[in-house]
Amino acid sequence: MAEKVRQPRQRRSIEKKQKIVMAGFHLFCEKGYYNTNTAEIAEYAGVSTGTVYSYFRDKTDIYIAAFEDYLKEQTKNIMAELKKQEVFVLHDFINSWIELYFNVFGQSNKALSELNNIMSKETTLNKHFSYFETQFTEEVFNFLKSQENFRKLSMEKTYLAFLLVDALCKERATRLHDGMDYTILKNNAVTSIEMILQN
Amino acid sequence: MAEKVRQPRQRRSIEKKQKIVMAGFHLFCEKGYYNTNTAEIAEYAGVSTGTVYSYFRDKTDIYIAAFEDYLKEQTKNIMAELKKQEVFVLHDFINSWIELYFNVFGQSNKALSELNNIMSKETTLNKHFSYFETQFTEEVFNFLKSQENFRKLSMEKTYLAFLLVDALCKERATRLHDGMDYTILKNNAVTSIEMILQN
Amino acid sequence: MAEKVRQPRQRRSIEKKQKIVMAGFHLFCEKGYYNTNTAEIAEYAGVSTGTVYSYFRDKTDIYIAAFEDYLKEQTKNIMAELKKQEVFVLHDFINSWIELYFNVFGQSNKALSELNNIMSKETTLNKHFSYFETQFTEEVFNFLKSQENFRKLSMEKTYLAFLLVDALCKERATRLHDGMDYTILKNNAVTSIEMILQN
Amino acid sequence: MAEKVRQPRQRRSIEKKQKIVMAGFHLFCEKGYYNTNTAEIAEYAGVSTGTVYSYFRDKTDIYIAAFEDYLKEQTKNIMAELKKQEVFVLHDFINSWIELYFNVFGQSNKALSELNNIMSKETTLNKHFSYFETQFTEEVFNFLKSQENFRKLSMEKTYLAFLLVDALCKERATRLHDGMDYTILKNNAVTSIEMILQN
DNA sequence: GATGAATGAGGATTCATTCAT
DNA sequence: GATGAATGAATCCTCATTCAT
Repeated sequence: MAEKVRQPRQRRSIEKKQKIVMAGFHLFCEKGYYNTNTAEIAEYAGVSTGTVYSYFRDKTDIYIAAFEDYLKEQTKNIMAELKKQEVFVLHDFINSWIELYFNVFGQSNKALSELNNIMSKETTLNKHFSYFETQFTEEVFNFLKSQENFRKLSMEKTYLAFLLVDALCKERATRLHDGMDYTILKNNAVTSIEMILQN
Repeated sequence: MAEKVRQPRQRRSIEKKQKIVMAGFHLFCEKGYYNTNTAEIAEYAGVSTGTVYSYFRDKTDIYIAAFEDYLKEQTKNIMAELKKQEVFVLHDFINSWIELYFNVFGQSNKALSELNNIMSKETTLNKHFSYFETQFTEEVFNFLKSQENFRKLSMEKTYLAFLLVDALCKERATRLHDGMDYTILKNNAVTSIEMILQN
Repeated sequence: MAEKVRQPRQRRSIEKKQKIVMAGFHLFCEKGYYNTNTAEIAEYAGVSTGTVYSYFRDKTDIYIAAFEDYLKEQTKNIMAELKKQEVFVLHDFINSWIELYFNVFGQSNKALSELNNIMSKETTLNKHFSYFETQFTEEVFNFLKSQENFRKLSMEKTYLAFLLVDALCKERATRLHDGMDYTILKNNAVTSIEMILQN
Repeated sequence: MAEKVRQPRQRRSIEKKQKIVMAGFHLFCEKGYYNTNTAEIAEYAGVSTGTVYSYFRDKTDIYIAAFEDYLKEQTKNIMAELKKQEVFVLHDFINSWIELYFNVFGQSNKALSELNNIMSKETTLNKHFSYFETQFTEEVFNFLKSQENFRKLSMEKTYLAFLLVDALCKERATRLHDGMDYTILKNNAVTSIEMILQN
């Protein structure tokens, strides 16, 4: 059977697809998947609903594309920034990591967790997205390995660090746990991550 | 204005309301809020759709009730179990914590995160649910404080431990990060939590 | 087939039925037939919904009873009041008529016109209700005939007078026709009715 | 916020909207607002339910449009016809008025009175519709003023004439008051209106 | 290629009526 | 006789998707 969804090859087409993806990303983050309709996405992207369906099979497809592209790009950006630091100091590295991660995922965290819900049945898709986390963890792992004094570092330990950074950013972005001081929490988290990565 | 939603006082009514809550919980966990309709909930609970609406204002109301009840009860259960251990050994405590937490929240994790999405606009409700986490953390905190050698323990450190346990269980329940060995991950997590709680 | 609807013979029963009728009348007038539900009627009458259905076949039945009883009683009251005047003066008679009619029907006018809509298909019921108007007109007709100087009066003329009174009260109760002075309108109406009845 | 309801600009769209309005008008007149559902309107108009909702916000919106359009157009038609008479004779004018008014409003009278019920809470809308009556009265008033011998004519008197015409047509269309001869009624009405307008 | 009007299945919610207690 | 919980048909409205222009 022929592929119904167009593969844009021309510049104009690619730009149009990109606009739709960005509109989707923006609206999904702001209002969630189920509270965003295709008409809104089309309008926000400045195209017709019909056009949306010539680039994407269905609504879910936009969702996937939105976060796939986003994740790829943002991961790249974060790593690039992290590697910029001239002299490696673990403490600073972790702080930068947290800061960069928050800037990128702070706003889209809800949408990302919703993504998990939507995709929960589709193991394939699930892997597809968890892949980003593995990838990111792996990049951090490789980078740290290239530094001195991380002989005993494992993927699992790096992943624990990743989990703490992730949870910390979620906390910062969304939850107000009464009686929890974010600054103290962060400082404790940094110390903990240091311990985890170095032991 | 009079309260339209029935407040069940008789045993039969309470059981019926309970049935609806459980049906909602089961289906919301399995298929998510938006993929579960009221007819299904009613059918699963063995009542009519009309009956559902005599106990709950609307679909969201069922959702809230499902998780509110569930969270209250399960938190109680976990703490009761954790306190059973005759001699306190941190390592064992953490392991039990993880195990119990997973048994309880492993299956409902997706639904709980969806809950956050649905409620994200409603700051009041949000607090209401994040309250459970604070509460749970506080109970663990108080329990540990009552043991020896936890002089320097703070709520924030306890919360970091909670975050790791929570993330670990999410990982175990839902994600398959390639190249990540869960056993190693867990062992590292336990060690990390030990360090966090004791330093 | 046996009659399902109970015919109340005992005082308690009759009072209960009366309460329901009055509750219905009150609510139908205030909110209209379709915006009033049986639960509200039952609550307002201080009985259970089940009880409502042991006195009335269905909701429409309450509606009919409410207005049938009401019309009968009110017509009687108005005529009784109108006949009280010691010396007959047409001008005063018309003014009293308008005043009494307004006091009685001002509040229920909307509900009465809705009644017409609901009953529109049922010619029998329709006659049943239009009968009240004929009845009322006839009573006024007979009363005026019993006075001097109304030799040429006909039912039709009396009915025109009735129509003007009715329309005038509707105007007073519900409509705000901009630029229409009610006092002038009323004075003109009284003069017109005088002309109609005397010529 | 963007307007969700489509404003039809093209001929096809306008025709479609018109079809829906007419379907609504027809059904509302025949069965009343609450006994007509959106599916029926859509079917009668030969469109889908979705289409109905792309032209109208909700069911009430159709109702308003149906009668608003209808009233505007019909009022215009009646006045146009009334002004056609070459030589002005009051008696003939009144007879034409009654005849034209009946032809137009005879069938929709029930629906129009229901409209009043539905709108009764919304003072704004109410004014909107009573406006038509004021408007119509005013047009008749201005027309008569432009003729000779109506020096003392006032809006209020014209409105009384309007009320009689309106009530007469209602009577003719819907009610069967036993013992009331419509021809006599009409003749009396015409005479009465003549008296009202000329004195 | 693009458009956006049209579709219609699907879903939340209401409420007249029944019937077991 | 009375109750009021339970029923489930009925209805309004939304929105992902299609397709004629």
